[in-house]
Amino acid sequence: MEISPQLKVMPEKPYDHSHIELKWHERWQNASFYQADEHSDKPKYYVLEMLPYPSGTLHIGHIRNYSIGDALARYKWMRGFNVLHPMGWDAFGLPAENAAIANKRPPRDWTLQNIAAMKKTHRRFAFSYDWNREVSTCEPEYYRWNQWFFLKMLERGLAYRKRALLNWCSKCATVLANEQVVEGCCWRHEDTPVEQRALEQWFLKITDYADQLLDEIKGLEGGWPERVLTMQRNWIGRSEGAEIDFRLEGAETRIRVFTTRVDTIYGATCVILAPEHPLNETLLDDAGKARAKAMVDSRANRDPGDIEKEGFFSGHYAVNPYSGERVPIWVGNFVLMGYGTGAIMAVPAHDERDHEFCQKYGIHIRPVIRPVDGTLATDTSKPAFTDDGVLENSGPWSDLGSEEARAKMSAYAQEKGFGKAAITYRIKDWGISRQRYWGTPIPVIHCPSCGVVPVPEDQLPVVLPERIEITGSGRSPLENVPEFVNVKCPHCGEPAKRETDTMDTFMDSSWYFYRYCDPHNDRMPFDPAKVAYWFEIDQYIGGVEHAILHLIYSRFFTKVMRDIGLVKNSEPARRLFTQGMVIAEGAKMSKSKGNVVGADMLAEKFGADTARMFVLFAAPPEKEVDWRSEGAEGIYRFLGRVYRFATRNVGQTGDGSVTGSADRKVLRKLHQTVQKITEDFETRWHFNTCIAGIMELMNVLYAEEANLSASVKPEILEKLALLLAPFAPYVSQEIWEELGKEGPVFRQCWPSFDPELAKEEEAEIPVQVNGKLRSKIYAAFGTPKEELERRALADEKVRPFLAGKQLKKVIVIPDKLVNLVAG
RNA sequence: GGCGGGAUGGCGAAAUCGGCAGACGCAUUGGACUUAAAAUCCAAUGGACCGCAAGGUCCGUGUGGGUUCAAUUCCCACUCCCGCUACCA
Repeated sequence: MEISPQLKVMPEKPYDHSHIELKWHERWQNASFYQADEHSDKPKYYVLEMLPYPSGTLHIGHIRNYSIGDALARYKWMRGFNVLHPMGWDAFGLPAENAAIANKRPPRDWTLQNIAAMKKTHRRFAFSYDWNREVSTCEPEYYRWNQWFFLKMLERGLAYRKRALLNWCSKCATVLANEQVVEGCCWRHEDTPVEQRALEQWFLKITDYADQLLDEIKGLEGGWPERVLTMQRNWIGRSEGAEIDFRLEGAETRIRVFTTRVDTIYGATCVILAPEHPLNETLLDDAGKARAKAMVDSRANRDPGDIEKEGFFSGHYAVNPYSGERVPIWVGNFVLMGYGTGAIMAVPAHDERDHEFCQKYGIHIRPVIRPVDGTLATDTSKPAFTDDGVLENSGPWSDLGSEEARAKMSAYAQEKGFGKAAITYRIKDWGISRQRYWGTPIPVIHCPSCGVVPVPEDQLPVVLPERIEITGSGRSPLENVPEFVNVKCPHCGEPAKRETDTMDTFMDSSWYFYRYCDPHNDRMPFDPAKVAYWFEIDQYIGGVEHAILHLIYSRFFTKVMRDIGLVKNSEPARRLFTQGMVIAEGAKMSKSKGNVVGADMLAEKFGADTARMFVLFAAPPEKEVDWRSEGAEGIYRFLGRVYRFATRNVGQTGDGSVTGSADRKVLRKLHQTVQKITEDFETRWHFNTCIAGIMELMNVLYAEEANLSASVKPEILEKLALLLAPFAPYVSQEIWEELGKEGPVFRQCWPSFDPELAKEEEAEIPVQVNGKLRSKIYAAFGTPKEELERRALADEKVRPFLAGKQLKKVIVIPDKLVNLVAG
């Protein structure tokens, strides 16, 4: 019996994710579809996800990050871009060292094993990385360039050594950068208060770039999330004001204060020093010194809002250089040594904190600023007036406006030599020395006669010795490695000692994305021409937790590299996307809670396609997502629906001729879906609604399946596979093969849509009476207003609502809506 | 305290330019298939009320006000939640 091709029915296949994913995993093992090429004539696109720390396992949070990036990378490939999509490992760092102490295993072994395990998971998820460009920061081929950058900065005076009070975490047994201190505690040990220790350390002069880092934020607006930019602005914390010297009464000593309100200085009724202020050594008696020390200690690890302002009179007086007035010098716990000059002038009438302090201790409160449209305050028990205004009781400056007074008064201070206009920043130089083993050795040598001598460039890398004892004792373990420490001075040839501290690992991640452009270069960190081709990064994707640390350091590095002449760009990434966190069943994922959702488990249970698609479907990518396995089952069911539909409808041949209303309906939905997803990729990345769109398309296909002509099926299935390719590479590839097509599906052209076919045949026009929906009319697009109005008024569902009322107004928005206003 | 983001069904969410609130999915319920279950397919599903039913009415996007023919969307005030930051002079 002959079967007409129209009726040919293929047996559907069940969706077996493990079979499909294993099959393609094996076939793709040695494939090289994802190689980027600097010589391509296609437009370039550099998409980058933040590189992970090799902790050993990928979890659902990583999967989210990479699924967003991978969807974009695949889409851009399909749109004909030459895509660079690399991956690497932020492989130095403390966990490896701690694991080494716990398990008696060298950090390198532990790290490499973790990398291997995570890379396996990466491949299982089929993320489209160019693994030929893999970078691992713990390899000498990489970190020698950290050392090289350090030497370049040393040459330019951007790296320097000084003794300073530094943040010390006793659990990490190392110094921390200011950026690594979170609410007075270590960023990795949130229960461990940071101590202050005086140590000789290496610093990078990020403050030299503070203004640039601030100013160039403007150029990132629109491309970076506003809140990241705000956080960076606040972190840099630029503040314009003046530095003014108060003379210590009866001495030549000057006490320098920083103020943003020099216009209020005639209201300064005392000077307050930070408890750590160096002058306290000479000013205070032993009892005073003890009180100051107690203040410092009691301040540690406390919420500043909870600490009551305290202070005591030092017994000394200072002289206001403008008024000549003699004011008492106090020591106050709310004055910070780390900001400004560590000393303030207190103007209680015009500053809330000063007011609180002076009120408490009965220090005179003297108003000197009146509101522009008011009079000078007389009731000094009232809260401080902190706005700008007009000066009074301020000698020759009286009656000036605050702003004008500030300019003139700081100029006067400069002229008279007791001060100047000054800008302070909250951001501090970046302390990079770490007293730990598993990091990049700092390439300098300490010579008894020549001092600090840089290791000559041709002797790089300074290789980190392997197989040594890790102590975690608070001193670098390298100190106990004589063959590392004992060297000859490169200058004089006499015995000298090598620096044993290692670099903060944020150095490693500050420039890794440049290395991807030229990962095997052994003469330079990278070929500037290659970087010029790929940079700036077109899209950087990562967690918002790096908004200040990594992202400000990398901006700094880029500017230094630009000044060295290595790169032309001044910012690393044109666009930044920060994805939301993944939480598990309502709680933040953490090892201690034991609710970490591991990527391998997901791949096992649901398949990589389902796991990827679910994290994209559950919410828009910038929002937090709650992982729930019932939700993932929904995606699994959906992929099964797609796969079964495809397998039972393949093998149809047809000329694409459209014969029935079902054909038209399905094609319309298909083209609408292509249009929607295309627009979304180009603008706002709401992959959740993209996937919902494909689901809607599937629902229409199921509803109309029996009425579809064979001739339209090939186009439908082909576009369906292509639409799924950025989200679910395995299933889409399997369908592609079922269709008898060759090659990787994600190297095909992105499907096109026909706006004409996507258009609805008729407009569905709601008819409202007084703003409430009462009926709907259907009319061809472009039906004139009068016609729509006439039909709306004649509508029998509408008429009862108009009965007995006067029609006052008719609003007609063609193709959209009719609203009849009656009363 | 400061800055930023948010609040929509039982749940995750959608509504892109002021124009049908709740797309899509989860969960739930009912039906089909099955000896049965699972799987699958179909359908219903914001709330209150009216109706035997078809169907209909009213309410509804954190709270209170405003602008508008029309507000989840714009404006004002407030409440709560989340994130970051914090005696920054």
